[in-house]
Amino acid sequence: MTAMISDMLTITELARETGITARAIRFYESKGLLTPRRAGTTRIYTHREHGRLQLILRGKRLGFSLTDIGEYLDLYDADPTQHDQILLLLDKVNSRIEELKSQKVDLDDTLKELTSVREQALAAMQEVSGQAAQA
Amino acid sequence: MTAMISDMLTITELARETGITARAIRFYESKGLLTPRRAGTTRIYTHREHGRLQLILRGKRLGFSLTDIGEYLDLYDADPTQHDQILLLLDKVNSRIEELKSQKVDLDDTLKELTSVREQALAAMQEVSGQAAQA
DNA sequence: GAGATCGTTGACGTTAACGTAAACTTACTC
DNA sequence: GAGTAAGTTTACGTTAACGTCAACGATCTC
Repeated sequence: MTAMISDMLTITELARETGITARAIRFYESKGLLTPRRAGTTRIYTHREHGRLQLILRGKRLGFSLTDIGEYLDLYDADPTQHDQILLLLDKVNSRIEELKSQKVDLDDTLKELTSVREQALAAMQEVSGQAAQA
Repeated sequence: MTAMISDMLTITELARETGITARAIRFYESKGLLTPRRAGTTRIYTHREHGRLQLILRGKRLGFSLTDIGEYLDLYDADPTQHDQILLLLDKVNSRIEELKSQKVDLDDTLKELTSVREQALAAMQEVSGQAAQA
């Protein structure tokens, strides 16, 4: 099955490009995170879905649940002409920014500690043997 | 049950201080992440376990599995006098540092995007109404 | 000394996030 | 037109990370 327009992908192609399984992609759709068009019964993925999937995967790498990620994706689709919608959007965005900021603190702390552990290990290497160890 | 030495906590006290349930604490122990001493059959938590638990919770906030966190905790306990141990330790520390660094990239990207979404929402607010919106 | 309050150990239940297998169309190929 | 390759749905299985419940022992309290 060759793509007629370069932008259109089948599910296995999308799976290969993103490094996840077709099953996972269908699962994300069942959770409402993806809404591909159909050619008959076959799912068609375009640039939009591909980008969305990247956001989903990044959200997962950051440790968010699929439910969280769903709300996160909604932030991009919110109607910016509705006054109330914007207020709700701002609220969600702000709280998620706070989440990420505190996560960043955790991350920096952990990085510092691990760097310290590494330095101590390197120092111990120097003491035990005369050989130089490369990090 | 009052603590004789200020450093010693019972499981419910530790649970209260950390904001998780006693069940979760026992579960972490069953996974080998905690090894409290016993007063008869009752678990006794000291400063060491308390610190370990904090590391566990931080690992969870960063999206790591308990298995990952277990390996992470081992980094602190590795025997620094054994040459081979140190090499193994360095290897683990380095790979985990790489993990965290790429996670940091994800995090920064997401923060930037959300900030942009927020600015657009604020701009839309300005357009729709004459009122000023505060972030 | 009967109850209430922690603590314990099983054991089973639950939710999230898929994996895996079965049974079936559709499309191409030889 | 029989095979096969890629897609589909439906359904049950699995793992991680606990929650929940039952049954029990030790302590304190009135």
